[in-house]
Amino acid sequence: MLQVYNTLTRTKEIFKPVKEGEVSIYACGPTVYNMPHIGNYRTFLMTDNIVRTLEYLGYKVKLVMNITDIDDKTIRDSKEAGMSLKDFTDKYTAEFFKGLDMLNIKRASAYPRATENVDGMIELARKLIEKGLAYEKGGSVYYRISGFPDYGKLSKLDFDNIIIGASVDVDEYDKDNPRDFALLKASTPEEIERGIYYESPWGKIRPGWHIECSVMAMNSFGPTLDMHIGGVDLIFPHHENEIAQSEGATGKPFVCNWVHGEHLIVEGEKMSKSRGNVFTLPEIVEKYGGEVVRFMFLSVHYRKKLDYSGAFAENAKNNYLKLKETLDNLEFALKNVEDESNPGDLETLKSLPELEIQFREALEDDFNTPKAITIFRELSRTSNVYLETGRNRQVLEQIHSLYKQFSDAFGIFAQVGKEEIPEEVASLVEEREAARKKKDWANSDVIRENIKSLGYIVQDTKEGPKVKKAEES
RNA sequence: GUCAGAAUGGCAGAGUGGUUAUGCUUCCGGCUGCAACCCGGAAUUAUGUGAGUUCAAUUCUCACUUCUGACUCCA
Repeated sequence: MLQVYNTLTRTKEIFKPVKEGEVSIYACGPTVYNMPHIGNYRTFLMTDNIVRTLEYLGYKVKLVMNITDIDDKTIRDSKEAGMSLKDFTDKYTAEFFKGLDMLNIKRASAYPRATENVDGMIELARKLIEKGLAYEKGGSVYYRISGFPDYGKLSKLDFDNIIIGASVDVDEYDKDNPRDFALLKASTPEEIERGIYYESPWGKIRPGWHIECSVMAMNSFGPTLDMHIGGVDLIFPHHENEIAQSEGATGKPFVCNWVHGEHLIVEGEKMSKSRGNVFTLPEIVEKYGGEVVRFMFLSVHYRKKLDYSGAFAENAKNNYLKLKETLDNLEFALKNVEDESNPGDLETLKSLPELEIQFREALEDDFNTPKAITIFRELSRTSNVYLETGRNRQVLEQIHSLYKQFSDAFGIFAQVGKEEIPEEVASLVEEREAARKKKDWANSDVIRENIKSLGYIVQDTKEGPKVKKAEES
């Protein structure tokens, strides 16, 4: 039984989609104005893990992730870069997708853009004005918070006691209440000059930030969706405002389950430009490999802070390699096994269903990937112990099949067993085998070094030499 | 300042009102021609501090300390 922590209630709840067997998920995607950093990708990866887990549990999942391609920052920075808004955001949208591929993140069902949904936003704004929940002032449309009594239910903020941000935008000067937020912003002369504006009943406008998500989520799924995912920093104001917009307009619950991922910090500190500790994904993927980064992120529960550091990454890498080695060894054994059966071997099979259950239960416990990894390790050890002695094909196949099942659920080891050994290396290995047969250890060791210098490692096993690509470290 | 979350060995990280898992790291042993891989064993002052509830607290409660975050763009 799947249980998921819901920010709305601050408890784990039994997960039940509106439509049996199908799950609708909306996730807040990137604002495409610069290279996303590894913290952004932690959240995207968490979303991917949730999708994969739900699929592993048998649900049909539809994920929609928006791309914010018009807002203050994209407008500002595209100008600075001397590019049109579209060229500028296209560039960083491409970077965003490249990063997803680096981490083997599955594509969502759709990636709607804010700029493609302005009509819907105007429509929603009109509806909210009709209901008295929004008003026009100075060509902008604002949401009237006082008209929505539930405001604050997600963030649980006490609005009487918190300090209103010191920096109040000039264009917010006109609002009825300083906490009211913009749905649509009146275009500035500069924006109009650059062609960044949309016609509306209130004149030329461009979208505010929060309204796009309400529109795209409801366009995709109707008034109520099962799950909405984002980083913890979005709880307020972004998601609070989404609730106000959506539920204000429809009168129906917007999201059943709010899921928020904790932040990634670096050596105990927030990643920030001023501290100079911002890492982009390509930087660390180049260093450790995409799957290691993926594994590293999955080794910490999504609701816990992940404290990134070099030592942490190395640790994750060792853990990852250990699990990978087992799969390598399993596949090697499978290739070389003879079909002789030892009835006693079948004992090992009995432990597999139990591991499968434990693995599933770990994931069902609020997507507890660290716990699931522990079960994965148990399977690894079971497998290694078996490989010490046993070679029953049926047993090997069943272990392998479960191993792949776990790997796929995590989205790792997709390439294991698929790498080609270069001709040159293969012939050296043969040469070395010949030397070993003659017990010419000196020569055999020299050849092993040669192979190593080509970037490959040879291991001697009962079934003969096993060659694999060396991990650079 | 208000609010929220967190604190477990050298590192990472789970669970649990009743000998703290698991992995990495380190050491020893086995396997091996030697390695590598793997297996077995061991180690390390481990549950932030102080109270309370309890027969029993790492787990529940309270306070404190520290960290992180939200309140302003932010995954």
